[in-house]
Amino acid sequence: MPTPARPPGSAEHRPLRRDAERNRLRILEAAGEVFAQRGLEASLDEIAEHAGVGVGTVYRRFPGKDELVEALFEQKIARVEALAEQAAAIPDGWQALASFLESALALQVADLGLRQVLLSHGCGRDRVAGARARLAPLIGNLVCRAQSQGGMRTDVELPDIPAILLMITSVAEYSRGVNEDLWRRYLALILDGLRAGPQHGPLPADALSQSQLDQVMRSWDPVRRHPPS
Amino acid sequence: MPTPARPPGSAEHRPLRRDAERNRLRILEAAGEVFAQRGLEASLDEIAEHAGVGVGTVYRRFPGKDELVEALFEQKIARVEALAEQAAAIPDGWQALASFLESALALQVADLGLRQVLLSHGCGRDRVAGARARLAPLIGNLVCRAQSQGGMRTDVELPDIPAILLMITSVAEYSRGVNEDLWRRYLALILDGLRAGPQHGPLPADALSQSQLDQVMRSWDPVRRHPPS
DNA sequence: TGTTAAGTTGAGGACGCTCCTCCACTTGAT
DNA sequence: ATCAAGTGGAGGAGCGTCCTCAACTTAACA
Repeated sequence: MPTPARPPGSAEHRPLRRDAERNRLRILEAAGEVFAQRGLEASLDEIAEHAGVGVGTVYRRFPGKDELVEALFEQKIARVEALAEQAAAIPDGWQALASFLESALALQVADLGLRQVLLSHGCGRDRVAGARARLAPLIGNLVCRAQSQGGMRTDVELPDIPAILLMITSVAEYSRGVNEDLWRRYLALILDGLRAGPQHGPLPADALSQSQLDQVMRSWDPVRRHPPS
Repeated sequence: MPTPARPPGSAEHRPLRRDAERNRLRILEAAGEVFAQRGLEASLDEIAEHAGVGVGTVYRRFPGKDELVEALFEQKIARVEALAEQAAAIPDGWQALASFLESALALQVADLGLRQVLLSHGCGRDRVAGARARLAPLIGNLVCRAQSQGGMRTDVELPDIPAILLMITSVAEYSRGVNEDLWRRYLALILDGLRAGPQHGPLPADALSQSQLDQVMRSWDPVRRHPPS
């Protein structure tokens, strides 16, 4: 029997050969860099080249782009979660939210793929979706606290946050390579608009409901901009 | 002499045959609709089909996409100019700027192509660029007046306006087909941030300079998102 | 009405891109 | 030394765009 018996229910694979493991890591690292710079529309061929590895090797290790995305971005979203938790420790609710937005945006601005993964349902199906689902209530808490402590106007809602992230990352993408900090300017502007203040009129349109947000994220495909068909 | 003599220096072509002229108009109309819905990345084949005309006919009438874009969008930008002029007639400077932003955005939100043409240098080279150049000082006046009359914070500048348009049109594109008015919510938010007010901190990053804005617009290609190469 | 230049059509070639497979070759583990 | 595991990368399949061209149709004018 060439392959010795494994414990039957065990999900573990036999460990990879050492060179194979080394390549697996190279691919993950390269994918991280390429997805960050070019977004999720990068082809696996591109990642292979950047990793100094043949395309075949990439496909042997990862059945498709989704698996690669899952493997990479679950932890990246976890890093955003960590930022939300750190922010939760700040006593002033407004400060906490503002600081979360800034740090989360700094990550997304440096990583086009992270932005796409957070704003659409397109790519990583299960684990990434789970990570996103864990993140949402953390942000919800930050919003509630900022409002109940009086620092933030009360007519904004949790689903406004993705929209704000989208707007700011859009400027960042627009001004890439010319002024890397420009987005901070518009974050400050929007934060000034979010501040509790007497002179604010009522907002003229409803925020997205949760199900509308789902729908939008499902149909938003930053990769190929064809209509939902 | 089959073709009767024309005035020698005349740049005018002989008038098109009646069916040809009809088709030319059909093509322009179709292009308007397709560019509005799908953006400038729509192919001429797509426009031909939408016009109910063979591809060849489109290519006979318009050497390339650029000519079509020029023919269409010069007048569309002129319509935005008209909005700026109407706004200039409003006595209150803040009201004037706010009303211009809202009406200009309403056009851009309904027309993906207009948005792209206003925010990039990619497609229509000459006439469109001219129209854009005519528009800029009109907006500059609105901004100056809003500030000098005290309605608007003084640390924003003319080049912030394109960035704001970009942000808002990005949300609008994101939420297309789900909540057509959502962008108004974020316009209101940003306008609240632009209002003159004592509690605003200084903005943490410089606006783009004119030449930086040029550079950004030149390299932003909403059509094919390949890096500037 | 006949003649003819202007106009139209849409299949299809050239090109470029991505996904992914396959098999001759190399390498690590035993 | 053996050989299963791993590798590379040319290349096929598929798609989408741009654009041409030769056969056909039609408006204009005598």
